[in-house]
Amino acid sequence: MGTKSTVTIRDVAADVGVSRQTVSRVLNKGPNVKPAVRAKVEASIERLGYVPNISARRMRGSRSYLILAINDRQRTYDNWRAGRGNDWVDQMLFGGMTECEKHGYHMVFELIDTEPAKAHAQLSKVISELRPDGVILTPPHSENGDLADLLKGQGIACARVGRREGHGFVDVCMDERAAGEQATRHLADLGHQRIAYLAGSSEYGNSLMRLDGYRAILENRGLEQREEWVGEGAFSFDTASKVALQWLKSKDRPTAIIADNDQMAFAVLHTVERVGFRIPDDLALVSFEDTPGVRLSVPPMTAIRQPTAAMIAQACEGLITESSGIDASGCYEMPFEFIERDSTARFSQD
Amino acid sequence: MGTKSTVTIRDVAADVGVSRQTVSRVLNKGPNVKPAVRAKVEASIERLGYVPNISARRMRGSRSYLILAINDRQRTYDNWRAGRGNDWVDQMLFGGMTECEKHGYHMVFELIDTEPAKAHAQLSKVISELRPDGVILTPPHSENGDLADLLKGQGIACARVGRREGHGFVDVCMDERAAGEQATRHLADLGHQRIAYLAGSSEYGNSLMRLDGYRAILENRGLEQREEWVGEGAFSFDTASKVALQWLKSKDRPTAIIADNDQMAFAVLHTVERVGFRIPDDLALVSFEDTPGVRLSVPPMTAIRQPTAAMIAQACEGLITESSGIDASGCYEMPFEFIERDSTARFSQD
DNA sequence: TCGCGTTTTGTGACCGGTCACAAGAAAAAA
DNA sequence: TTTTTTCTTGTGACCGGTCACAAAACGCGA
Repeated sequence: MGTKSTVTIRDVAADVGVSRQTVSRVLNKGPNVKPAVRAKVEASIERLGYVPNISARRMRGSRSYLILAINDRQRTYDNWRAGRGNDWVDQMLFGGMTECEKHGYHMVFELIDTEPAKAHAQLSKVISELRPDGVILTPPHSENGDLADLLKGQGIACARVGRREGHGFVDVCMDERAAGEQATRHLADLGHQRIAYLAGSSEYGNSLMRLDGYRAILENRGLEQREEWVGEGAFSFDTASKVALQWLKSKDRPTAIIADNDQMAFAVLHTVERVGFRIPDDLALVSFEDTPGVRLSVPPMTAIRQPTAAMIAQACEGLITESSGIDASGCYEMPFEFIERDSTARFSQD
Repeated sequence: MGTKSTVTIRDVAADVGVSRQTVSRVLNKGPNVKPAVRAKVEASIERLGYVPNISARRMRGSRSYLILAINDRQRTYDNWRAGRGNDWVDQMLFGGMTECEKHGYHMVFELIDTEPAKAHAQLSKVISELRPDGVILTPPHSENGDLADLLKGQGIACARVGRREGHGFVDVCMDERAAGEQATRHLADLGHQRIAYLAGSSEYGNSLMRLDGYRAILENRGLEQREEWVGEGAFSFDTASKVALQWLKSKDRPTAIIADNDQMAFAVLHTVERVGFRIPDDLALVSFEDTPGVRLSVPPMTAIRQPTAAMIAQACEGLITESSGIDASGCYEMPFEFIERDSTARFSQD
């Protein structure tokens, strides 16, 4: 069907014998069009292979059919250089595109700097250039209030991943506390009595919520809580390795460890190997995130799986709804998955 | 600097006391503008915080400042669902955006179906909507000649990742044969005499080139070549596991294995564990790709690292060059890296 | 039948840039 | 000095849609 050149709305209008505006109304599912006319227009669109030009639509019109996905440059760089085993962008692409396609939207990925002043300037520039209907801010930018305000000031809908206020924004998150509980409960159910928690950072809200969940279960089951069994691993391999080594060498060592992210879980894995222990026999291990490497590790790890794709899909849906004039702000809590693999087993006394 | 509303080219023109067209010429670095005028316009742009509206530019103008990155839906889905440990998109984002930013371009990621007819229709639709300056086709779509022709027919520049013809297209690839040689040479240098090659698929050109490299080195070093030491793993975990198991149980078993992708390398890793051998003592292992999981495996794997980010950056550069009217077609071969980690060691006779 | 409200359709202007072409200014040639 | 050429600048139309508003067609009660 080699469409000769570009088919425009005027071609369709001429073909059917109606005005441009009528065709436009059909395209936008406007209300006041006779069913018979609508059908004829739709048939013509189909036959001529007409596709609306997104740029033209945005010129006079208000919608741009574009959603901006903002990623952190540093994190992307790190993933690129050091190979953190993060599949965040993959997840975004899958979750976001699937949703966007349904509504005729497209996703533009942008990288902006972590440093707040730079981030502000870069975001400001890109929204002027592209004028998207909505912007998704991912961590750490979702924590940056200035960026959200900038968008709000420009009348651009904004979704934040990993936040939970939801006042005027589309916030998507998961129930971190429940995830902390789930991981701990799983280990308690397996008979573990000495469960350690390798936290990320005490400045990171989500980290604290998980820790709350962990403590709640210990409390609830009457398990021993020791100050030194909550370590801070700074989300880093090296720091986590040190903490893990200390635990493993102590007498009365923990028989299970929950790691706040995969990076630290791998640190534990390597430390265990170094000390000559085996997982899950000598130590049970649960990780958060469930990025790809986790499933291929030896042994594959039991993990909380963050619903990244679902969160982004939800963010897109919210933004698209907002851009059609309906308020969709609020906090959307997406369900996580708990995936039991081979790094956890029933605790045996021997 | 709360820019009140939208600053347009007319505002700048009025501010400087010059016509729109002159401002436009400055923006596009057109030739015939007096230096003094140019400086004044540039100062005004800076002061007013003017940013050109990409959509408006594309309406009458010819350039869109948009590059489309086409990804395979199935592969993205698989990565999402099964967690293949692929960081392809991450790499694309990093490599592509870095290059695009330099030239004021943006990247739009799209997912299209693997099935050729669907892929054609979907690509056709998206280029009509977005009218990008260039499109990057990634595997498997880079192998689909119809898609490239469709783009060519519409006058849209096209870059293909993993192809090497370069006739009218910007093809980017790496030297697969040299990579195959490198991996094999490394093992030979370590004293291995029985080196097996776990190939992906004999229908995949790049796979064959690596295999050529492997054979060339064996030949060159006078090492034994056995038919059964070249296995076909279909790029899949399960198939590769079977092949690996057979090799490991055979007497005169290979002492080193080269796996055509990470997925299969992991299969070998798991099989070795199952059989009770150890890497690298009982078997040396080299993988291609070097996706993130590989660096965190126990032990971390020696691998050929595909220059994904560099290839995408090169693709972007080529497309942007083309869109400014200069022919940039041809085949660009990007250098790969060889990263020695702990899965390979000197062969010991005992 | 007429009048009035509602639904359906059409018209011209417009969004913010760039293109084609024309006109004015400056430099080179006669 | 005049003419020709080249450089610089400006003007109106235009890209392909949508908005605001006007006009026409329809429905229905009086």
